[in-house]
Amino acid sequence: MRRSREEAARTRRAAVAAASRLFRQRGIEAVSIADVMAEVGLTAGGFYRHFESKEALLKEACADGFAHSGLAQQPGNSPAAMLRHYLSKGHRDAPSAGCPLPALASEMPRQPARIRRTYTDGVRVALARIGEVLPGADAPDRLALLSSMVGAVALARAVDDEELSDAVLRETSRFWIRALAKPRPRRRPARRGDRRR
Amino acid sequence: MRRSREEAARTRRAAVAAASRLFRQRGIEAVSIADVMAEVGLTAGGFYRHFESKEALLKEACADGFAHSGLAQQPGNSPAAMLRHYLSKGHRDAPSAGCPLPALASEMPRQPARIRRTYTDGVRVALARIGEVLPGADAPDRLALLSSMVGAVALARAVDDEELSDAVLRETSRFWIRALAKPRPRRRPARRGDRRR
DNA sequence: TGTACATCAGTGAACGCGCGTTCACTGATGTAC
DNA sequence: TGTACATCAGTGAACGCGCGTTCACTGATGTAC
Repeated sequence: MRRSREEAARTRRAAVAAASRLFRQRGIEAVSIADVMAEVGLTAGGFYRHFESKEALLKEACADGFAHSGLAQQPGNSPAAMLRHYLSKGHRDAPSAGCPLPALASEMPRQPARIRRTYTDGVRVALARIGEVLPGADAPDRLALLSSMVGAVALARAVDDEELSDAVLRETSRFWIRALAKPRPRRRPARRGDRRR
Repeated sequence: MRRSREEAARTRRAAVAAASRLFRQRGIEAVSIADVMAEVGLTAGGFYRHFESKEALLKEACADGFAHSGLAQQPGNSPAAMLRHYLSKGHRDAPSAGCPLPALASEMPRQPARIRRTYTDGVRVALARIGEVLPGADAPDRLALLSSMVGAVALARAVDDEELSDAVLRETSRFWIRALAKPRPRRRPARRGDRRR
């Protein structure tokens, strides 16, 4: 039953990818190792040839989610395009391929330290990506925008009423497109050199 | 071992309150019936004298959370006070006494229909409360504001870095206090009668 | 290049555990007279 | 008001189940010669 090295490496990568999808779709606590291995076409016993524990898999799966989905992979460079994509019905309806931030937020406070650290790194990556798309926005505004995007997707998914869910996405998107289009007043008399531009 | 009617009613109320707290603190899936009953000082077996199932308890606990915490119980009537309270470190650090919206958001998509309906009602109550505090804001802006508040609290709790967590709360609050203070332009030429005022 | 052996990816049964739920039982409370 | 009986809130053991993890085993792959 031994497999070649490449096959084994493929198994490992497939398990991480499957876990990453399943965790976002069903939540961390609701996904079993047997579920993940079944997705790869194997039985649960073989799991421990590749990972030390479920927690070790989760850490990799979480990092993988941030690397391959969410804001880091956002296409386009305009703020409006970013908002429309992130706050789309497609993103809402496909959590397993979407940003891990809204999918895992509520569960994070109860996760072990290294999982939370991975998530926190994901927040920083998202803020950096917002900074690239919106070079005019200062750090505080990026935080407010990210909170809004994450909250809107989480609420839109949570809610049972499709009309309300659609409205949350649509109106959050509209609010920010207008807010970012308007010239923003300086928050207070700049002291040691205003931000560039 | 039989208890008086008042005692039994007190047990039931205490179980709902304990479940409401525990669900927000640890998440729905991670709270067992034995945990809830232990909180009340009883054993798990007696649970079924009061509730049909764990799901029935959850529904009541969820409704109780919305009735007794969160935006519905927000003190004060100024937008700034509401934001400062909701986006405070105290609220972030005491999820068991706080708003159920950020605490349960990520888990809701996987809950049974009547639980999601209860949560959706909670969203509507929150929007109505925002409407009371901000009679000038139209429905779309209320949705954007609620998304932002929920997202900020969820992210602030999820993140492992206290400085970043504090910044999420502080800057989201500042952003909205400023945004709501500014006169807002009409979204487009009003057609069949603009909104009141 | 060919053979002999060691390695190890994956299997499937087993483990101890905690879960939601059921149930026979207990004994104080509530009710009928 | 007092007695006899029915009710039922709570107990604690038991159930079947799925979980994470372990382990003896299999047999193709990798390696040493």
